[in-house]
Formats: sequence, C-alpha cells, structure tokens
Amino acid sequence: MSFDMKPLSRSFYVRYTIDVAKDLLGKLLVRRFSDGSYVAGVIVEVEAYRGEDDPASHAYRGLTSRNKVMFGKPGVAYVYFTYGMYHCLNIVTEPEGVPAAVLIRAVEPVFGIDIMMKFRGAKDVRNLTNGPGKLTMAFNITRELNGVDMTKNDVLFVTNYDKYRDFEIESSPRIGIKVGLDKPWRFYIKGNPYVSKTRIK
DNA sequence: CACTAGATTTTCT
DNA sequence: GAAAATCTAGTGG
Repeated sequence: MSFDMKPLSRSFYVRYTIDVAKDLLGKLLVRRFSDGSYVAGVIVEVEAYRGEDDPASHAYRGLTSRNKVMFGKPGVAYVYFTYGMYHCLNIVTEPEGVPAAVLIRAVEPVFGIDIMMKFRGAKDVRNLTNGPGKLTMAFNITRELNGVDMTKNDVLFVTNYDKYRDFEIESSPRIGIKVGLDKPWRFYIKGNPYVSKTRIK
C-alpha cells in the first residue's frame, strides 16, 4: 500500500467538532470491499454539525431513531438517507453523550478511480466525488454502514496522507440548510478543484 | 453560464 | 402531510 493503513484514533474525534472538521481536511478516506479491492480519496470539504446550539443539526430537537448514533461513540460513521435517493456520510465527534458530527462533503479521488466510475456511471473524474451524495455513491456507502466504527482498520476509515501538507482553509456558511446560516461551519481546501460548486444562499 | 423543476421515500410533526 | 445536511437534466441567455 502506498499509504499508512492505520486509522485515526478515537482521541482524534473526541474534540470540539469545529477543530475535528478542519483537521480532517487533507486526510485520506478509505473504503474497503469484501473482495479486497478498495477506493480512497483526500477529504477536501467538510461541514460541522453540533447539538443544542445548532438549529441546522439533526440532533437539535433531541434524540430520535435516525440521529441516535450522533449521541454515541466518537469515530463512528453516521450515514443517513435523504431526498428520497441520496446518502450522506458523517463522522461522530465529541465525547459520548454529546451529539455532534462532521459531514464529509467532497473528496479528491486517489485510488480505485475505475471502481468509483462504475458505481457513479460518470465519465469525468471532476464530477465523481464533489458532493456529499456523489461521494457516497462512488464509495458505495449506504445505511448498512451506519454505526460502523471508523477507528478500526475495516470497511471504512480515515488515515493520514501526505499529498497536501501546506494548504489554506477557507470557510463559509453550510450548504442546503435554511437555519444556522450565521455559523461559518463549512470548511474546504482553498483552490481545490474537487470542492463542490454548489452556491451558497 | 445561470437558473428552475423534478425525482423519490424516509423521517418527523 | 411536509420537508429534507441533494443531484441531474433541461431551458434560456
């Protein structure tokens, strides 16, 4: 393997969500399949969601069957289904009992690009994983992975990668929400061509 | 390039 | 019953 297969530890995720979100930029998201193949991409865009103080969060109105993993162990995948046809991938943060997570909005494809193309049915690499619904499709991430522990070297995890060492982080309001727009909790690598182009309202 | 409408179904009110 | 942490195809400039 040309990258470190050691997943980020639980302690990485047990911190203030905004800090975890920024620190996830430049890391490698890895998805392994049962036949031994894998796909991976550099995380280039994320959004932070918290609990009580964040009206845009699924956890704002308390625990439900959908959002319960947000209240659980940090480092666990929170995958939900939305708009009747898309999935979104989040990673739970902060201590157990505190609802918070980081939404992975876009990655830059690195390994297994041919596999991603098949899952997406797309031809242009630029359009493969530049959005939360697109990257879950390319990585074949569905609700089956909701609750998966990402601190183990398993089907889904994040690890260090050294493609980008020095980069500038830009921030903006989060995308696709109607409340909580006062919080600049979307973070992305400045100038990276794989950041989603969705405009901010 | 900018903007709009339509898809599709789970989840919560 | 309405809205949803989205995407694509289609129209018009």
